[in-house]
Amino acid sequence: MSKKVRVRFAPSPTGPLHIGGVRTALFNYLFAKKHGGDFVLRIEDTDQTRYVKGAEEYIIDAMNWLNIPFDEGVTTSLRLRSANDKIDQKVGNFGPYRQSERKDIYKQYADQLIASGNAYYAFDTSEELGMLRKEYEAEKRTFIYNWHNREDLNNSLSLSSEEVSKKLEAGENYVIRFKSPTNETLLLNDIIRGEIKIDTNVLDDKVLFKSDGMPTYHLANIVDDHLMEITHVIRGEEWLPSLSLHVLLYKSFSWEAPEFAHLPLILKPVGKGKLSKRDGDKMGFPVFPTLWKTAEGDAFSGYREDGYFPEAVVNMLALLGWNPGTEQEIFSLDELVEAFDLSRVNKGGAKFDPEKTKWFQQKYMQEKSDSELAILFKEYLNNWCDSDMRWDNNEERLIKIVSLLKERATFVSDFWEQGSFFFVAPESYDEKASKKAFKEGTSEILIKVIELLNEVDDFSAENISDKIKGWITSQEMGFGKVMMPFRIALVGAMKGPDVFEIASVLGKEETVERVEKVIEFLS
RNA sequence: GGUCCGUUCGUCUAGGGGUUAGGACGCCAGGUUUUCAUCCUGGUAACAGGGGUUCGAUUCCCCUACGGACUACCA
Repeated sequence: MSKKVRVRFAPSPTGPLHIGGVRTALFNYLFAKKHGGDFVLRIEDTDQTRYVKGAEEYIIDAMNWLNIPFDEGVTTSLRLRSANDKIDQKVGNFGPYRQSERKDIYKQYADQLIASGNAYYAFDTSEELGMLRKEYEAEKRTFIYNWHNREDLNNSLSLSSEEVSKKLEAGENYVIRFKSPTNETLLLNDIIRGEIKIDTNVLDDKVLFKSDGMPTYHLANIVDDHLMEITHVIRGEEWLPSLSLHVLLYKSFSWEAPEFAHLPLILKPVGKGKLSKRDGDKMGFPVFPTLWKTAEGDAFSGYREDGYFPEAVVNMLALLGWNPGTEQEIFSLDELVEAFDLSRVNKGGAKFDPEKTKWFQQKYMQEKSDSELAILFKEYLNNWCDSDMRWDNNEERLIKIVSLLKERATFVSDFWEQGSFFFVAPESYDEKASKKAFKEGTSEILIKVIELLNEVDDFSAENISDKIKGWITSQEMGFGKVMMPFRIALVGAMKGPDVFEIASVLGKEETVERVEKVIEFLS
């Protein structure tokens, strides 16, 4: 029997998760669930200097909003479990899940590597190395800390063992570097990219253990993935150059390496380079799932705040760099799980398209039920509109309004943009439309309309329609002559749903009032 | 600079030795709706370039160009 699939999402809490990170998490989740495996959240906070307060909570909150649940993850001091209990914690034998809390684990593995001759102490300071790099650069040479110069540098390979012991005893700062092998050709395998050949002579001796007592990403990552029994590492393409180091590390420990899949990058919509938060600012679309406030007080609104549904965001992200091989584009999370296959992930980076995202959102908007939308709209009204506009506690009426507006809405906020006239009478009339609609005799026609409206008992759209259309037909005049001014009276412009539906929702009194206002305006 | 990864309509992509190179977004046009939007129908538009291999290459190989990532005691 093959091993149980276990994957992890391992962000570092240095800022908000952006959509590239969300996609990485999503693909991990889809892969895990497709294979009946576990999806683990591990926090990689080995760099104390880059730690950003709130970032960890942000990640969890964002994943909760997106409805992408973890099976395992950080557990202490966190409201991991939100009210809706999206994250089902299963504290296994693999915790803690925050690397800063695993500090003690890493040193012994670094020592093990030294003992086996796969790593060595290095005493060079950052300043010294910085100088060397500059010198090399001046000579147009590339500085690499590896076989070609390690014997000349300040480390346990060049120093005598007495000197090394002395330095260590004296408490001199040191790092532990990996001793990369020479004259080997590595054959690496990536699920998405296939075989990759690497000459070990071009590799550098990466720092595995820092002078502050913390491991670097490379060491911590390999140790944790091994200890947590991770079977598949699915991560961004930026890690591809580190793959050889990681594979070598597994080899040095005599551990079985997981399989690797490196995801293509998400690029800027226009121009060059990968997507950054600046792009969102500039082009007016979010790059973060939810609102992010910096310590300096800057705020970046997220997909949630901009009115996107999490399903739409997930669907859009799933199809960025992956496709099912069919022409289906709309997928629920479960359908994605069913269809997902790493071998169908693309190799090339994908430019992000905000327009397509809107299209997904619009599709999901049309799928929602009227009653569900009515609740969301009510929340919107309560949050954004003056208290005197909160008149509508009439659920049924709100549902009706939403049903009339839905097909022209992409966001919940559009219900207001497109239908504020349901709540407030128009204060002015669209100039262009008025010019077309208000002609000689319009007042007389509207006076007749009021008369007709008053004759309608049950003020349903159908009854109003029958009454007015019947009259128009009997007069043998153009529909527009009546309908256009009538619409402008109710809406203020030539837009919106069926006029009779609008009139019915407004009620007889309000409808008549608005028509009277036009008559007054015309006189 | 070095190493690695990539390149099909403007964008996301399907495809694969012989196809009218398919779909979606966007855009344009027509139709429905006496409004707007939706919806429907149609249109626009692509194999980066050059060499091979082959009867035949967009597909396989090589080179070039372009794009990207990495090149920290960051992840």
